[in-house]
Amino acid sequence: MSEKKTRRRGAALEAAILKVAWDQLQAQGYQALTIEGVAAGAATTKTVLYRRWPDKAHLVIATIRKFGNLVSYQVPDTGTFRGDLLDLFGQLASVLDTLKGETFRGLLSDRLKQVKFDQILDRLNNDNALASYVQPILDHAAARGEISQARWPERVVNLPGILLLNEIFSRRELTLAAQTAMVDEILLPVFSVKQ
Amino acid sequence: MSEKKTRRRGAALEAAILKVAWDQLQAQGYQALTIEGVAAGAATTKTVLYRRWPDKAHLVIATIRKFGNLVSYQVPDTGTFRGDLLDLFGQLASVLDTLKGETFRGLLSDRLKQVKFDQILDRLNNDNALASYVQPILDHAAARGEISQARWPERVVNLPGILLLNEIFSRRELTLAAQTAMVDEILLPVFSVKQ
DNA sequence: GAACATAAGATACGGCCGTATCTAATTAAT
DNA sequence: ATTAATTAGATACGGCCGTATCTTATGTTC
Repeated sequence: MSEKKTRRRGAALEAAILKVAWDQLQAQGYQALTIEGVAAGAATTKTVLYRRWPDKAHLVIATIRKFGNLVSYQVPDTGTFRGDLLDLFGQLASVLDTLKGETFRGLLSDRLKQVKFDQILDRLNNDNALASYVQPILDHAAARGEISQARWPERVVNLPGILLLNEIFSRRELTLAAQTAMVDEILLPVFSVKQ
Repeated sequence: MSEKKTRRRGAALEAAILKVAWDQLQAQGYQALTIEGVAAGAATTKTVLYRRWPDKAHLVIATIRKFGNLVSYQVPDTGTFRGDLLDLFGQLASVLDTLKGETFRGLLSDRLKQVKFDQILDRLNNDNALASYVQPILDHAAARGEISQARWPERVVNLPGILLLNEIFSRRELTLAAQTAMVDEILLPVFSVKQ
């Protein structure tokens, strides 16, 4: 048996760590994943991890960014406002399927602890991610005349995201029935769309 | 100086612990409060605390139940649906003022971690607490003819609670402007109330 | 290729968690 | 009153966190 002599550095080391983190995330879920466990799995030490990520939440975010299929959002264009909203939720549901529901909840729970002075920052970063998905849909609907205007208050634009979060928390999944209910019972009325 | 010889038991001991927990919660906030710290402050050991509460979240809940003014909800009766909704949010805001915003967020964050099989249970307990506040308001509004019916889908009835949570998380507080916006921009449209 | 800078890796620390085990005090039962 | 059942209190453990310190390997630079 040969002793390892090469010492990984930089990007190569980081990639190896993230791979282990992703595997453990899939195998054990968010709660059970520990910094020390990932370090051990990657045959390094937690010192190395703490040099890169401040805590578990950030490590997992980096892992998901690398291995999750999160970046493939396509602006829906079904021809109707309702169809576009359903398509938006459908795409989000398929993303969440690649993660386990527990991962998303655990991650968000961890992050909630830290929202203090980064509130505004957090608001701008996270929420606008989803708001930026919603805005084009509103633009199209307004152009078609389905809704009265394209610009809506921040809370209204963020509403799909809020409903989504609630769904994940309380039900752990995002069923088709739930998607339809959210669109028909809440979103369409808020935008004053007659059904 | 006299050594303490009496050993507190049962309710007396529990009351002493909760008092210390409440003081530390006010002084340090949720994050900084620790089981060991409360035990030390109450001149006992964490074994005693763990016999009573499974974790920090439950200890704090018990503390708030005892010292917070949470139980004084009065069903609003302002004469209008809009007025009742605003009154509901107003009452909630005053409750949250007795807690620090951080306490509520920290507590909820901790609880989110544990929602697994107790999801349904959790749903019934927590959400229905707020839904039970909302339902009388809907009954009154329907009786006055302001809304078309008193029975609405679960998601709709829970919507005020969801909006409230989002407000606490993203803004740390519940301003009057936010309350008005939630009512006028979201809730009234959802219930199809013309403005 | 020698000297320097950088980053990995090893180790140890104090803090808190949650559990287990043992003792000693208090209360209740006979 | 003596005995039995509870429950408080003390102590110790392994686990993980996040930080600090030190050594050692790998580069980069001249």
